[in-house]
Amino acid sequence: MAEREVDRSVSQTVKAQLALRDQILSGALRPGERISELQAVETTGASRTPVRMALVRLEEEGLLEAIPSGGFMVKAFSERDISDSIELRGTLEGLAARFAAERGVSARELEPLKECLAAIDELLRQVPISVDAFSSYVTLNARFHAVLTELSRSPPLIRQIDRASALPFASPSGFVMAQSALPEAQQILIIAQEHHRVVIDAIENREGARAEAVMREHARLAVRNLRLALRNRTHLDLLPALALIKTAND
Amino acid sequence: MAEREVDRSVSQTVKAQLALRDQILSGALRPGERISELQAVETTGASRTPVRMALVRLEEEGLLEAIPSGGFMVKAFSERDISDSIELRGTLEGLAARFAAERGVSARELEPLKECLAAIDELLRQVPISVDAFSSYVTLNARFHAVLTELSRSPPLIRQIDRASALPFASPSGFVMAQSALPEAQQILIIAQEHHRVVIDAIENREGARAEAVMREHARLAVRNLRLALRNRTHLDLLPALALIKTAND
DNA sequence: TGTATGCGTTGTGTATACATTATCGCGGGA
DNA sequence: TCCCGCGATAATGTATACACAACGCATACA
Repeated sequence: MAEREVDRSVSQTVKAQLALRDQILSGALRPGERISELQAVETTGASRTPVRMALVRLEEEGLLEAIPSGGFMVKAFSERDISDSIELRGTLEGLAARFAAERGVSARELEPLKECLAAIDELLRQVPISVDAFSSYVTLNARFHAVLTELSRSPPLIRQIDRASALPFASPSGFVMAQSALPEAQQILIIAQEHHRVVIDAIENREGARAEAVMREHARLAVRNLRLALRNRTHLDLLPALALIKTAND
Repeated sequence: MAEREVDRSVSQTVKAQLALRDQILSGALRPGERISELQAVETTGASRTPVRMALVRLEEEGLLEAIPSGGFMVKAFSERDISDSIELRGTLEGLAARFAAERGVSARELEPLKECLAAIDELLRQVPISVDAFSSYVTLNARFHAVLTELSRSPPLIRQIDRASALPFASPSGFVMAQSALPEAQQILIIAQEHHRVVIDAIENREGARAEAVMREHARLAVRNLRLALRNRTHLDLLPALALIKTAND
């Protein structure tokens, strides 16, 4: 090989996958646009084999779509696709919460969840919330959802939730960021926090149905707020995944 | 290349993927066993590149697991994994039924569903059901579920349900076959048919909650019956996916 | 006899060359 | 002027060669 610089700390496949995902989410590649392998090879620095592996993985992730005649294109999503994805995720998380409640969770396992809760409470005490604090909130919120998912102790379900969150707008951080575009953002976050509190309580008391219901309600609220946020597109550039939304909605 | 025979009717990648999946489901490759690329190249007739693509796809499908040090192994499932997968699928189908009911379905779109229903009714009239008829039943039942899924009109949800059904024991045909191992199999199929009838009715009357509830109940029944079937492993060899079950359960 | 080290073999990760197919443009004919 | 067909070009699908890492075995030393 020529003077190609090879970073041996991570596999070329992973490097290419990360680089391509970044290009897609940053909007450098537009929805519907065909992805050229050759071009991807140049921009990622990997050779064709790992690039192809990365493309296959990104297709499975849902960010790319296979073109029947060959190759891949960036997937385009409608507003409906997005709200459905959020509701889908909420439904799966509801199942996770129910599993956690029914199967029982020790106080020790519940601890990380309560820590998240407390940390978020602390953040929300600021009015208005600072940019840094909001960034911490996004991380903490994602962590809360991830821990909750784990508590289901169901590998197939955890796997499926991870897959559902691959679509950036369906991830906890994704829709929090979208909601933050609304003027009443802080109010929304406080309500969300209330949901978090209820789900912990329901799990502690082994009330599966209640735990499930609140998570689904949580997602439905997120859907409503996302719709509102999409109406008045003021600060919506906060959401990087916006690049994936079809310009012409269905 | 040498005298390797190439079948140009389908892509090598797809051919390799099908061949490997077949090997896994038939039990030729045992759960936990490492899959050697070289060996896969020999048995599938494709070369390493398409074999590797197939392996990546099968990993995303959930049939394989990546080994940290490199390569893939056949994934092993516990009984819990299986029942969780079925319940997961039922939850997703419940959401699909609710979407269909809430979003409205024309009489014309409901037609294929009713045809499946009627055809299955016809089959179940036989007592006892013949082997051929049972085989038709499996096909029709899978079709019923697939059509119902489509009626949700939600591409993200449809995609997720497809992914959930990739695990053979979570597919409609998979758990029907498992249930058939029970002595009261025919009785079970009649109850399942009743569920089908109710979900159609609920969709027609736009009762989302009822449509969802019955699909979830449908899956819960399947879980119970699968558990029973796994207890008395009499005719369970009907289920090819059995090869994936861990011998040592957790 | 047990353990550690080194070498060999096997297998995956990567790169690239080759084959084949799709796409686009140009030219000729209706 | 429009449509059909053919050819060139570019991009994908496939095969294979090379590099490196991991595992195992054997041997030597404690």
